[in-house]
Amino acid sequence: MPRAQREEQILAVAEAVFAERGYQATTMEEVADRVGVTKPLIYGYFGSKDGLLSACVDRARAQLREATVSAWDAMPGDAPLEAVFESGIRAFFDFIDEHASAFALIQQEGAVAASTSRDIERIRTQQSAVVAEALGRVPGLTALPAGLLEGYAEVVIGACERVAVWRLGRPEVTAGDATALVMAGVWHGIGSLAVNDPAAGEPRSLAGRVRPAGS
Amino acid sequence: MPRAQREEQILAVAEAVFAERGYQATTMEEVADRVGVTKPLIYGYFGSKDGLLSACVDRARAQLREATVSAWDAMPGDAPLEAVFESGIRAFFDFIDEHASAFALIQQEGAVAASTSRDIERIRTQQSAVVAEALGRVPGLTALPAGLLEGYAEVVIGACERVAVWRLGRPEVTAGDATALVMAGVWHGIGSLAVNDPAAGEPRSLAGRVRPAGS
DNA sequence: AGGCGAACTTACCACCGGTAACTTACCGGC
DNA sequence: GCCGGTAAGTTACCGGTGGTAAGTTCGCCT
Repeated sequence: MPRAQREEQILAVAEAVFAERGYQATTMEEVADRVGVTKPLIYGYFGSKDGLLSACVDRARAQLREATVSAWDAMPGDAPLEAVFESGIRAFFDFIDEHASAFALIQQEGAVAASTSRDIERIRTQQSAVVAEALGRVPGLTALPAGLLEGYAEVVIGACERVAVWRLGRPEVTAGDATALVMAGVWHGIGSLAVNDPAAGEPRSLAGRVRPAGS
Repeated sequence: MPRAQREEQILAVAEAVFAERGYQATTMEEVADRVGVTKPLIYGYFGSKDGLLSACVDRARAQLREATVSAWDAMPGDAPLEAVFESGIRAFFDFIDEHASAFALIQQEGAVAASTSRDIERIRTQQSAVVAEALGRVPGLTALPAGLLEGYAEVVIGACERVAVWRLGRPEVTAGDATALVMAGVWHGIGSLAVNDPAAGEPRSLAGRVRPAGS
């Protein structure tokens, strides 16, 4: 089998095993067995266990970037900012639903050596850059320095990631619910919910859009 | 040396080593050597490498909870909600500045087996509960179901944690800057920045409060 | 043909998490 | 005072896993 094809096959298997067992509990032997080859071949291609995870992460990163950016690009140019923003967040949650094992890789961060950890961190800085760019086009934010936009972007992806993890144990929370939650939190702001007395109207009409966990 | 004292000593050393090297690269031998004992003693006390990390995390969790809750309790009862909220977030960032190695433990999450991972996850659910309780007292949010409050809490914690990690590589961003950033993001909402034309006044007066990364 | 490189394997090492068995020292009761 | 039990701590070891060296097969190009 040619190298490129074998590499792709190994990556697919490795992603599944890493997601299933976690980094530490994954043995190179198991990955090799599932692929149908032996350990040294994988070492020849990826160098080390860390290198294998790193390659998996690279693949997942490319996929995630493609998913969110294309969702964002698909919006018509005259769409309201809020809708554009929401579509990107929605794409993030949809991606996780469809690529659960890819998302699981991100949670393996602390497991690996510093070099690979930085690799995983790049998945976030990449998303951060995408979000920061989107924010930079928002009127009222164009004037803000890049460093500050970066900070806002971190807030957004932090919220997204945490909600995504939270959702793992709550199948009743749909991708739409999660999107509404993040939008309510970081776009409208929690404070804006507070100042609106619910007796004076739905606070941003969120209560009906996100189902509580217990129901 | 009595057990309790030895355990405390081991935990302090282990926290430092885990933070310094990461979970995987930390060997029980090194922890034992630095303490001045031998491996089996640590196994007798903590059971396993996972158990040792788990104990470290428990300690860090208790400290973090104490820091944030006490900051929150210290606010006078008639303080504005925004200020109460801000004080808790500020306490979080201050805690991380003072206990960098404790915070580093949280990032080791994926490194360990599922059982210990759940232990680390508890650090977040604990903070989530604190934040959710605070949110529950906010007028306009009291009526929301508990599951939804939880979701908001996740948004807040996710934003805080991500900004905290982001800050690790940016010493010029102070704890106050980080607090302002999170408050602007999740309390006021990014959308509220967008609708305010900067020419018509400072958007929430944030630009002057948070310094850009490059300056 | 022949050889040359890529794909792949067998056999092995070193290190580290974890354990069994033993030694030492303290402490309470007669 | 001495003696039994328990807690603190050690030496010596095992097994598994990441990682490697050397060899083998196979296809392809001249």
